[in-house]
Amino acid sequence: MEKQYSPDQIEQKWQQEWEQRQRFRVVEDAGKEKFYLLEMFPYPSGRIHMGHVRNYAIGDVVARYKRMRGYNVLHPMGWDAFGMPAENAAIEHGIHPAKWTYENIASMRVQLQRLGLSYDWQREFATCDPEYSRWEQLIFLKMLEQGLAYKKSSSVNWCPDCQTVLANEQVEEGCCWRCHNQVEGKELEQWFFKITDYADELLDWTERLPGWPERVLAMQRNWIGKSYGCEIEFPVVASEQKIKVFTTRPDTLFGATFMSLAPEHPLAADLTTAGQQAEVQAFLETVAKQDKIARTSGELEKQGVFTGSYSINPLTGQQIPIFLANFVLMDYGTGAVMAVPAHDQRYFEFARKYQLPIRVVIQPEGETFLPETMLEAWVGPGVLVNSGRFDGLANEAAKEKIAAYLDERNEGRKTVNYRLRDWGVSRQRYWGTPIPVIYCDCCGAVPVPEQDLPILLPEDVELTGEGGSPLARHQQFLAVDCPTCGNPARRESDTFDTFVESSWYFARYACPDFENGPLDREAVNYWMPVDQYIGGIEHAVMHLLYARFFTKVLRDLGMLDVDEPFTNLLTQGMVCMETQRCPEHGWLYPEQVSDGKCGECGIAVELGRTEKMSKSKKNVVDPNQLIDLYGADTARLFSLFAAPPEKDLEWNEQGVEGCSRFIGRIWRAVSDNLQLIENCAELQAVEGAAAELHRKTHQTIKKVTEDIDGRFHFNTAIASIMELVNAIYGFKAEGESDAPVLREALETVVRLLAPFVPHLSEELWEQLGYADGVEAPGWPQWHDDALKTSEITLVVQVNGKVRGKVSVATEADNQAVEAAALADPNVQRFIDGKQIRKVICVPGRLVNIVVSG
RNA sequence: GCGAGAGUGGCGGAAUUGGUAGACGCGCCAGAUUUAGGAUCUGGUGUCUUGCGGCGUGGGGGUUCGAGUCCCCCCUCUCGCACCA
Repeated sequence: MEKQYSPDQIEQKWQQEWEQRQRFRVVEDAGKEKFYLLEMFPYPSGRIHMGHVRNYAIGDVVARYKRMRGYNVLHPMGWDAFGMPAENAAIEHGIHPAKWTYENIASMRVQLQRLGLSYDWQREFATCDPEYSRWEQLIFLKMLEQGLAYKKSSSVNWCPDCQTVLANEQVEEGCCWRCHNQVEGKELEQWFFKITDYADELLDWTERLPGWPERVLAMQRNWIGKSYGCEIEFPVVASEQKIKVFTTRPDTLFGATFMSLAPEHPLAADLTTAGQQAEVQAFLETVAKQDKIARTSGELEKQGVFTGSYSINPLTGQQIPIFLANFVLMDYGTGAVMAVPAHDQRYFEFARKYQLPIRVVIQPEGETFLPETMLEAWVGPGVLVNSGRFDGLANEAAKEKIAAYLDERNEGRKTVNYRLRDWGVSRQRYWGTPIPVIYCDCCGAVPVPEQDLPILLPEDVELTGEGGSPLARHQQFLAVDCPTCGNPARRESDTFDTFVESSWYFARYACPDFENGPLDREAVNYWMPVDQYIGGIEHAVMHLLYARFFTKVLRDLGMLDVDEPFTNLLTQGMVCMETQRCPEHGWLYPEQVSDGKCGECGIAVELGRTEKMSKSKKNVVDPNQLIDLYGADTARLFSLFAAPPEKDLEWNEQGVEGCSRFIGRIWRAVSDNLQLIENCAELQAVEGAAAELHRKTHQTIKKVTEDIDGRFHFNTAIASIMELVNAIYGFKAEGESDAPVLREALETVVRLLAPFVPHLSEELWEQLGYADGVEAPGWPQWHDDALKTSEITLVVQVNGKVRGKVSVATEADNQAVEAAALADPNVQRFIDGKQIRKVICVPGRLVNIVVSG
């Protein structure tokens, strides 16, 4: 056996071995319990980063562990391949998005394979593959049939220069992230998925996902934003019109002294009187300049304008002025709000600013609010006043009573409102899944017939980044005959939001080659749901909510049989690193710094704060270079050892060195002892130091098993293996009988490490004389017998402070333990001359002697 | 403002059920080996007194024989949501 550990050779050797033997290939097997482990698939940017290394290292530990435990483990990998970077590459470098994407996939696959991850590569696919698009388009057609996909006009962020819609995160301070021109609101016809139909179910299930982190569930609940309230109709004075408002506080209806509408409200123009025309117009222009982001930022000054019209408070009969207000949102509730200044801070401020009346209708016990002297709105509970027949009711009870009263008179009704909006999926992009619809002048929007799927993207496109979607200008693509009437018609040129692809890929992994539909129900029923999903917290809402929604849709379309896609979710923390900055040259890459000085000018660098690795701050480590230097096993080991998975991981070169040293230490432990243990006898009863090592070995198996299984505390699992290795170094084998114990300890280290550093484990396992691979004998099992000791050491406290330690027989009763504790010389010093009040014995732990005087 | 989480040595982090705080690793110190450095091996390393011992888990209070852990108040930080009617 080589004295020197050389990761390069070993890692290549075993990666080839795994591939040749198709070690990680799986098929459905009814006789075996399945385990579906999935990490969020990557966008093929071309280069993996440390976040990927961490994500996939964590996943691989679980996959390999479960496989060793005898599960039939599905562990697939693929590519979230549609998206803007491919189009940007096309615009900047003239390379076709498909070529760019598939080349990136090829090079990223090699990089992932270098990490030695146990994927079933047979199942790999990219979401831009025509076969994937085909089934996604079919799912859309089925949703269209069910009314779950529909078209409507909606306001979007529009860059007039780029002629395209921008996602909220692509708008920076009101300007386009690419051309830096002002973004506008624009009404566009867009396709939507009716996620709101599933709002209640999505919400209810957040209470039934115990395997998810509470904060992710909280974010989703918050996002769905269900609130109970009342819809109330306010008649407009001298008009047949009625304005519908939504409120969660029908109990304050008597306090509504004015009304405010969103500037976009459809009635806004009708309600504006001739005299207010100019003022309203000026206000609308001001609002138009405030983009969507700023409108909802909360920092915007509250502004409004009187329309000149009045409506009638249905309960007081009073005429109340109607305002337009910049902070009222058209897409929440009804776009109109009854304003109760006494009990809502926003309208309190608004009323003070525009000198509108304030009417107190809720009075808490022991206080008397007067509109003139109130400093802020009272939003707490209380008893109704100034509310006619409802006076004296507790406000919670009044909510019910007033709602019932309105319902009776047909002026309002109880409703439920959601913050969640339907999911707009249209994108004016080239590099996405074409939406399979045809527009005909006679027949309207006609679904593409199933047999014509997939609608493929035309390859001969010119991507310039200007003039809108290239598909909208591509005549051959657009020109099509109507499937219904045969007349010339036009193809839909929008493509899907890329979140659509990632909403069902996990199910497709169960049957990646299935040709008769999106999903092979039998295979999907075997593998789904995903038992453990692992990925970044940044997907807490969008991706995870859309995937849950899609799963329910697919269930209702009869394509699969589960309610939820992911039973357990692990959200791993970010990979962070210290930033370094030269006063002359700005941010510096770690390799540009030597001895704390800038490599360019020699000036001492300033150490910045530790933050998420990013190219802009140059605090990045390239996984490829890391593997070149230390090997994949070291890279994996450090990613797992430096922090528990949910926490942020601070990258640290010296920590990597430490892991590399540990691997070298294991290597030497085996190579130095190989001769001694090569042909040793079976393990017999042992005593002394050998018994201790034997016990330590079994303690470690127990600890590592418990740390990995369910707890995902890989850092402590590794720490305990390090302890066992330290014990091996401290063990001096004497004579024949010690060799089997040493062998057991070394074999255990190698087997326990298999999920973490698989190449090293495989190599050492082979060196130890086994031919079938380190996973073959399964996960090591500890023996309870081996954990037992004849004596244990107990801590003796006097008044809660440690004053001594005593050794007692394991089975000693409390009396014996107490006697031993009291006999300890140091303990006696502290109890001498004092009265013993109480002695507490905690079996196996400690003795506490309580004294006084 | 609302919601979630965190605060422990010089650093990353342990302490799973209220029971020896600081496992393991990094760094640092010493010794062995070596011509030297590196690598390796061994030992030490919270802090104050360097005796016994005192203090110590963001701060203050409480429950308990015993609190990093439970309860109350406060401070700081991170993340998410936020004019949501």
